[in-house]
Amino acid sequence: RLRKWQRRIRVSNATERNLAFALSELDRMASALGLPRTVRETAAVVYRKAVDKNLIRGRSIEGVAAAALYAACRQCSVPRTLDEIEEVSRVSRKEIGRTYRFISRELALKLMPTSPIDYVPRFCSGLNLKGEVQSKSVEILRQASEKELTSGRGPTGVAAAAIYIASILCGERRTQREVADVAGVTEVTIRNRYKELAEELDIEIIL
Amino acid sequence: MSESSIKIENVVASTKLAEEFDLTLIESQFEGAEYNKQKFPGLVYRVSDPKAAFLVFTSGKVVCTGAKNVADVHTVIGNMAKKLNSIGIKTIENPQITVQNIVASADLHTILNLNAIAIGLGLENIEYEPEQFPGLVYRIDEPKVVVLIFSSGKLVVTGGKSPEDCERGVEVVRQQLDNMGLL
DNA sequence: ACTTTACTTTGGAAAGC
DNA sequence: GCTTTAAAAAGTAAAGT
Repeated sequence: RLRKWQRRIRVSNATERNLAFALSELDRMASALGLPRTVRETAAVVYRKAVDKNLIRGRSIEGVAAAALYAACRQCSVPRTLDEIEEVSRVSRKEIGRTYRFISRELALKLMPTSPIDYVPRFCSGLNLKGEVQSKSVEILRQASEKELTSGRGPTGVAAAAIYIASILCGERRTQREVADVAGVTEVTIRNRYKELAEELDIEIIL
Repeated sequence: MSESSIKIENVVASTKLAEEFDLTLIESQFEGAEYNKQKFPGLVYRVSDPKAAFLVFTSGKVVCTGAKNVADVHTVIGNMAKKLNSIGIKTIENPQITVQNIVASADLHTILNLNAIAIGLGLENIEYEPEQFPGLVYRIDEPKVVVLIFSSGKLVVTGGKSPEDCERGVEVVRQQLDNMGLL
């Protein structure tokens, strides 16, 4: 009986220790990414659900924590790319993506693919662009979506192109390099996307 | 009726041509053969009549990939057996050839809204992460194949054991999209 | 800017780490 | 899980001209 009692304490300690480690990892990564408390709490909820369903078996705590944070950002509509999560975690992008798919399926998170619109506020503030430009960007993205110009394209690239166009239309032009840097895509991608958007949405860009 | 106009792009098959092989010997006799035991346990050998690539193992088992037809698979494996015989290696007479996987492409000839398809097919049944890959991944149970759906309307079907599996897979997708009014 | 090469995803077998 | 093979889809990326 005593053995069983001690074992329970040991298991309990290990479980609590692992949970504490996971939560500290979530906090560390969230801080590094400057994420608000709500996102950290959401990530903690996702992680705890994963623990309750024994989804950690065969997976690293760091990996599940990173995947939980990635999922939480999307649930809260403040998405971070897998590359950004990878930068603050100790796990590879491949592992994070793999773990994300797993917990997303097992916990039935049913998340829609990231919308380019959700990247607009963050990218615009990173470029010191006002609300007017943000609104214009969102308007462009809604039109782009209606005209089927976003399926299969990277959300960050499409968002970057819309912001690039909006900044010009609003008289607060940002260069492709500046937009590319905050969006984490190349100038070539911005160029390809903005040309397609300008042409299909009949937007005149005067440089 | 439903000639999906599937184009087979690659056929993967396996078979056993002998009880064992001396891969070092084959490497020295076959022009272009690559064999690095520490890198990979199989010997790599490419042929070009019907184009294909072989992975030959010491167990006598062989994997054939890259063929464009199921018939070509039998042809190139037959040629491979003859080449082995020509350097003094005996092979099993009528090797049992198993097609393990077929990759095919198709086209629905319509621009598709992948977000709508994701919802229509059910988020729990698909995988669509445009940040990582432009195609929507749809796994079908019957036939057991995986279909990659692109916004261009082009498809890639893989996992099938026969050309019929691939064609049926395309039909299942076509019909489901049609029923949802997404075609 | 344009071209070329290359990596992302899917599936399966092989022998071994 | 990884390693190696082949091939398509479309997007993105990097390197060389």
